Amino acid sequence: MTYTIKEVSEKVGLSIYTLRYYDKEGLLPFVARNEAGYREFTDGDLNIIHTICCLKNTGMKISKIRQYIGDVMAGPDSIEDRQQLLHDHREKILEQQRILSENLKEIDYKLDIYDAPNAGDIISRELQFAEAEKRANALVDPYIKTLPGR
Amino acid sequence: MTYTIKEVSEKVGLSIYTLRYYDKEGLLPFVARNEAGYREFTDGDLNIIHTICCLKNTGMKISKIRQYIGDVMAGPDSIEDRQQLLHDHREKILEQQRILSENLKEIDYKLDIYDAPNAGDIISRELQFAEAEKRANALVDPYIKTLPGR
DNA sequence: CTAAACCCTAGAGAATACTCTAGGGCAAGC
DNA sequence: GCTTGCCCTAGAGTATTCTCTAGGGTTTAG
Repeated sequence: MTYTIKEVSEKVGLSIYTLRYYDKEGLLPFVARNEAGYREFTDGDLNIIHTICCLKNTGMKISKIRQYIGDVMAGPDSIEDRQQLLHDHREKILEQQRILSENLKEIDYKLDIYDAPNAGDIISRELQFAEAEKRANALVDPYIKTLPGR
Repeated sequence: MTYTIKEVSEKVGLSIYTLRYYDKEGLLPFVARNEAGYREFTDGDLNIIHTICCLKNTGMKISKIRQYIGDVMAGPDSIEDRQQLLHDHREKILEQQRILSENLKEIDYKLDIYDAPNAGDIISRELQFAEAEKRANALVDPYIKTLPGR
């Protein structure tokens, strides 16, 4: 049982274009071709592609994924290299998680203000501070003036 | 008290190039200029730039950040728009977090294998499976053969 | 046998976010 | 006044990851 590129595209959620691009970039050296030159994907191939997606989804660059796949193709001799590569990548994921949750906190802080019942007052005050600071430094006030409704 | 672009660069961790690029892209309309055309950053400006970094660090595109900044410049009338924008972005961050931890699980699963004392055996068996599958489908075996050491 | 639906490659194009260069002005210390 | 180190703009160049087009074979259903 093998799959066509279209079937794989639907299974893994990558466009046919992307799959061919990945192949061109050396990410799919394990995919065999039939007599007509068509790619034939096995279930084992799908497993590796799944791993490629994991690495991609966590921000690994194509060139690094190619390196990992190269290791996989090389067989058991490359286990240490793969181990190292994945451990390093794991650290990068943890770092990404740290950055995301840290920045999320700040965004939540801003949302608390916007969601407050007196958001208008708070924001108006902030704006007045900013304008006062510009004036204090003899700078142009860049904020948009709305005419007072009468 | 105002800051030069170099000082801001050091404070916020963006290169001078990037700051100028952001200005060109409309992310810093609040930064005033002195008589010579030099940018003069206030502390309030630094606060907004900090927010820009939060949005950028969590994957927001420049064009979207520009929209948010446009709202900020418009004053309190735009609070609902900012609220909406940040709430939507918040959801995207949660989604990113979900994707990261899901994929991290899979990578940890692979690392468990590579870190196991019998990793060599497991990997060899996987490889044999993959090769058998290729043979079963009358496909070329793409895996690298190492000569048996004698 | 023919049309529709696939498959292929090579290479151009696009989107995003920088990064740098060229050419020139300004400011501070000696 | 001159050098050094900043500052400016405009625009070219780079890196990455797709995405699509052109041109051409293959497969399948009727």
